[in-house]
Amino acid sequence: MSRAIKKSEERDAKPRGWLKIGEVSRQSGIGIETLRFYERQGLLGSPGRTMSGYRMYDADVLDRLEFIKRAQALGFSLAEIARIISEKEAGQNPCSEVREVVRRRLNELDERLKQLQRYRRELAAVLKEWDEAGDVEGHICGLIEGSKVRHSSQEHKRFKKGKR
Amino acid sequence: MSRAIKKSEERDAKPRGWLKIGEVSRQSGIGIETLRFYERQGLLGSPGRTMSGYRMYDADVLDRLEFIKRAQALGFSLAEIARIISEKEAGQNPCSEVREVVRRRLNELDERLKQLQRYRRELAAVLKEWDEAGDVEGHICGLIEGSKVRHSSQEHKRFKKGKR
DNA sequence: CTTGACTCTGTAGTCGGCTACAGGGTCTAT
DNA sequence: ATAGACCCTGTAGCCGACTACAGAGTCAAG
Repeated sequence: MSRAIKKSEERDAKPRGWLKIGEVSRQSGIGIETLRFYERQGLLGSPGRTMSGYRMYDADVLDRLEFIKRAQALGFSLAEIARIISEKEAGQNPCSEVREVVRRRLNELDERLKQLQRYRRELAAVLKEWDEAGDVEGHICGLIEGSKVRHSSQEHKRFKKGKR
Repeated sequence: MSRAIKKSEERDAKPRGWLKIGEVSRQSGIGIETLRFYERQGLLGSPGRTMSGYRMYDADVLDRLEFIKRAQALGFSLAEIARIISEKEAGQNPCSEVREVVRRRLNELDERLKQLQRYRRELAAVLKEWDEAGDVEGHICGLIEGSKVRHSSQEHKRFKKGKR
């Protein structure tokens, strides 16, 4: 997976192992705009700069990006990832926090699955009911107006905390 | 369109079934701002106006709002609801369209449930693995860095069509 | 006449995670 | 010298369904 190092890069700024943003993007599969966005979100710290202002990344940024991808895959938000990284950089071990987040996600997910399954049953029931009914006249569509669906079904949406 | 409504709307309003927006909001449980938003989205048509510009709704707007709530509970987007309403107003019967949307929702939902269940299994497996591991050192948190989670788990997010 | 409840329009903010410019500057190969 | 690839900052847009003003006008009661 090692790329050919052009001599231009060898003599630029620092010795090898320093990557410009485009190279980081290629190697990580994460878009340039996204990398800059992550930086603004506090996920990448402040990379070094050449004299002309170009970002020069140490190769270990790739590990960091890999970490971010994995954490995202586990359901971590960027804000959570940022917190974990900054804890680590403050010298703490973030593992218990990490465990906590995943545990919380799992509980939320179970809750969510229950809601969606309830919702699925309702949808399926409604469809079955409709298949036996044919078109029903109404103000707009009698099928909807007459269906037994509960308003509480709104639950199938945003189950984040707060609001309403 | 609507007859001129002069002073003493209050007395007109109640017996004749004309409602100001605040009254509609109270009776439907939908916020005033949201009612105006729905109007902009083409869900409510253009209500009559008093000479001073106040919206005056016919009582049947409440049925319309009830319809919107039910349709939302069934998973319809506001755009879909708007289309269905305009079809009806163009003289067509939107019921088959309605059936189609629900059928589509159900299929999407099944797909989604599969993804989330896969994701749930992964999360649970990861957590179990971690409980046996204790804290693991790493660049940030070895638990994440060493976990067997697949990047494809990103699937648990946005399953809308298109992109990426 | 004043108060206070109500309404109007128009615009912008929210949430998350990007993505897309515009309008520059820098670097490298020919 | 110049083309073209690359990089910079800063800002705005996207998705959906709201929600929140600001600043102005309206209306009935006391």
